[in-house]
Amino acid sequence: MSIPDWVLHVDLDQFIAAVEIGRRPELRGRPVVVGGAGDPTQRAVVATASYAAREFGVHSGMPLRTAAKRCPDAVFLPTDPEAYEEASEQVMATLRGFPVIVEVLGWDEAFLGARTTDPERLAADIRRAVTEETELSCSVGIGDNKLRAKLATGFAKPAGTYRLTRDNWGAVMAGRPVDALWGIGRRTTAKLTELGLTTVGQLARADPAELAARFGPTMGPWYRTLALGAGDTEVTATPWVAKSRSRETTFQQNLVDRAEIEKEVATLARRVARDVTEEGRPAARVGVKVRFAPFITQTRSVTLPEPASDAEAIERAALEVLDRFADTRPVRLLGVRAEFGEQEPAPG
DNA sequence: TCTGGGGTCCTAGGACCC
DNA sequence: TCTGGGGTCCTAGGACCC
Repeated sequence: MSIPDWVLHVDLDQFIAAVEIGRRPELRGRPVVVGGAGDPTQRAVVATASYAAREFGVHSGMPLRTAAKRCPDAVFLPTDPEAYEEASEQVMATLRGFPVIVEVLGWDEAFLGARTTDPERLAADIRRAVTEETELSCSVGIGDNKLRAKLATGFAKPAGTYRLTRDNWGAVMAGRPVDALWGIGRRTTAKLTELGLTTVGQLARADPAELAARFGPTMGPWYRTLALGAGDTEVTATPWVAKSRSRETTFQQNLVDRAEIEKEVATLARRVARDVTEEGRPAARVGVKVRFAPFITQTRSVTLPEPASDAEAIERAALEVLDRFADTRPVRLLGVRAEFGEQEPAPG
């Protein structure tokens, strides 16, 4: 008799806020909002709001200015990526202490591939170990694939465990809106609504050909399989390899001076070149992103004559690409991206 | 909701070649 | 030169996620 395979999804509760509260215990229970430079008068958005702040309607992605209006008494803190990176490493190390395969999804998330007859007990052991070793709280979703495990975590939060499999998928999900699915956002929800498809159950019964006609041969049928709860079951510990590296900046005041715009693009290009050099692989393409006021985003890019890692080549390419933007409106954001070429196939 | 920063994947049109 | 059809690369943009 074989032991069943499970996918577990571990997600830290209010991770960034929790790290900040961990080193400032006096903030426990208070509304805490982390984002940007911690100044709610600046152009920046909420990275994470503590649960106390969420009660005021503050959530990730919301402008800090709006968060301050909704919750004037919140404590606003600047983001400290190094602290989150360190806390994340500690959590992942704790997870790797279990007999599971750990696939890191981001700072505060991982899929675990586990072979066990009692996934709830494994989840409880993991939650206890994470809290003991890092003083952070997490939730665990248990599923028979990644999609179900990931969605299960949403029902587990905060500090809980939930199991979502083919056995309860329909009962739990069929009546929910399509944007409850991982991979369907605001835009696709609006388009599905036009087709009369508003719930997961309706999408599951939709005609794949009709979906393909509306969304393309890959995405259309894929949305339907999402609604059926189908998903990837392979969990891999293979380290993630970046396909591109980019840097971008939103300016507190829009830029209008051409020389200043060029200077900023050059600076971003050199930062990207440093990142590319650290990757140890040359960039094959260089792109520039310009967001004009009020919020109009355009991109241009070029394939390099030959792959390059050096700052001179990447800066030169970025400035050449910048020249192709005809618009003269004030500039709100500039970005530079480097894309790596195809990976060399492994020898043998 | 006056809308960050860092990524990934898909689509679609045009160029170019055979 | 009126012109078929397929394959691939390049490029811009859209959508989504954390």
